[in-house]
Amino acid sequence: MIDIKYLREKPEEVKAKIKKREMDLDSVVDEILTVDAQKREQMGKVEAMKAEQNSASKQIPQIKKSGGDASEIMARMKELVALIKEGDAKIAELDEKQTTLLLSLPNLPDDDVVAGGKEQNQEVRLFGTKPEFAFPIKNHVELCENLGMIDYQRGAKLAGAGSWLYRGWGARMEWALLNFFIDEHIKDGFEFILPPHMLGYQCGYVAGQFPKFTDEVYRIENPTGNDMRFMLPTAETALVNIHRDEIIPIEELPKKYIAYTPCYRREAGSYRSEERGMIRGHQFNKVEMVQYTEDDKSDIAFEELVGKAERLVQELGLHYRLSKLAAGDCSFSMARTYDIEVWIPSMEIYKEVSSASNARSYQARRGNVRYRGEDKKMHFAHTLNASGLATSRVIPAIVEQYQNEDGSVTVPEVLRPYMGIDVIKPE
RNA sequence: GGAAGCGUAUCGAAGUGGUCAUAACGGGCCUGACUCGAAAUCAGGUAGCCCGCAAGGGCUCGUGGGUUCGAAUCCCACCGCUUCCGCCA
Repeated sequence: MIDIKYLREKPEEVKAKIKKREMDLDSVVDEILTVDAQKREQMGKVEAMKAEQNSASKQIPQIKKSGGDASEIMARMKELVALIKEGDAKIAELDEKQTTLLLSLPNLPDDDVVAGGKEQNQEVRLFGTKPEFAFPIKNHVELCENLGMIDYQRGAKLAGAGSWLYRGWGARMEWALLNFFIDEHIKDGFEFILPPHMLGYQCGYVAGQFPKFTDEVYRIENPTGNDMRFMLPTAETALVNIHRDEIIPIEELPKKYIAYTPCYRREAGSYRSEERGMIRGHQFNKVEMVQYTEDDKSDIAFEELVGKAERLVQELGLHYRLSKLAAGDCSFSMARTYDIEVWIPSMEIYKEVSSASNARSYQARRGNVRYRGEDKKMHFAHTLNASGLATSRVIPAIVEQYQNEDGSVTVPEVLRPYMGIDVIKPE
């Protein structure tokens, strides 16, 4: 949620920033301003009546105590009650309208984020080089099936298209990656969290998934109640809600969390056919990092998160590209996003394994996460998140980049202590 | 799943229909005094949000409704927590 005060003061700036995302929401901004003015006018009227009501209500017991007749003032009170009720209803209606409109606005991109869509993304740096192979390469689906690492057929049997089974060395590698990531993060002083996977509506609201992107998550309906839960699409949704409605003591900032969870996504309408194997599925494992920071220190945290995610990919020895996303390609809730994209040889394409973003105060406003600053005033915290990392994209990259002519896959050095083997060979 | 109880500031807790909700009382924390310093003691201070240029005003006793001129207080629903019983990884 963007700051209504900022929108009120600089509506043209808000409009221009949203345009960088290739969205034209001028009419929404204008409507917010209209509703805002109406609401404030109405509030002025109603609050004056409430003031009268309050003072009258104090007079009644005094009059009664001194034996006087309070019937006249009580009649006026009755009148006021009706008027106030009516006025309050109007305010509530305007407020709801305004909130709905405000929620439909995306976060404003940072000034240095370029305008435009995906095609305007900028490469920040490359790590390593594209591996060269002196033999015809296999894609990760073929490699994983041959090595008995992934069972796509039975995954689909169990849960439909977009689901797979890790087995044998596949399961071992998956587990090794997760442990490797978690160990690295713990070394860096992040607190390890295992959150619930079924979350309440409010979590999705704060993270920015709801009300706009309700279709992208799996909802859980309780047959005997009307409470809605949903399967988290990323651990960020949980982590960003830990301090909802809290005032975090400033000395505890920055808060650094990591969580491991599977991520559950409907991927409705995705072009699955182009993305074979485990590139896009309904469930994938990810270790997620989240930081809460003071509002003038989130840039430092952002650099830290990007650096950490990069380091993991580097330690795995994978060729990747770091991209700074253009405004239109940043997530709805984010002011800036950098993607780490790993090279998938068979697709000849870089695929995202980590996305690091700074939401600034956008999520904290929705979740009312604050701290008292050095200036003794209340500030909204900043929230940032980065994957560290998503394994379902890492395994294809590993097996493809580390494949050998005989169909075996060399295990990246950092994973060997976790797996206890150097090369995964066909049976 | 059954039964009972509870939800008031930073914490504990009083208030059970009005005229002490910034809110009794106690603890914590901050400032000052005393002290070489500390402890103890004493004095003072310790919400957030919204409207308004300001003066000032409004809102918040878990949440939402209702009764009433007036609700922390009475009624209803919901949410959360605790305890006991049952079931259980």
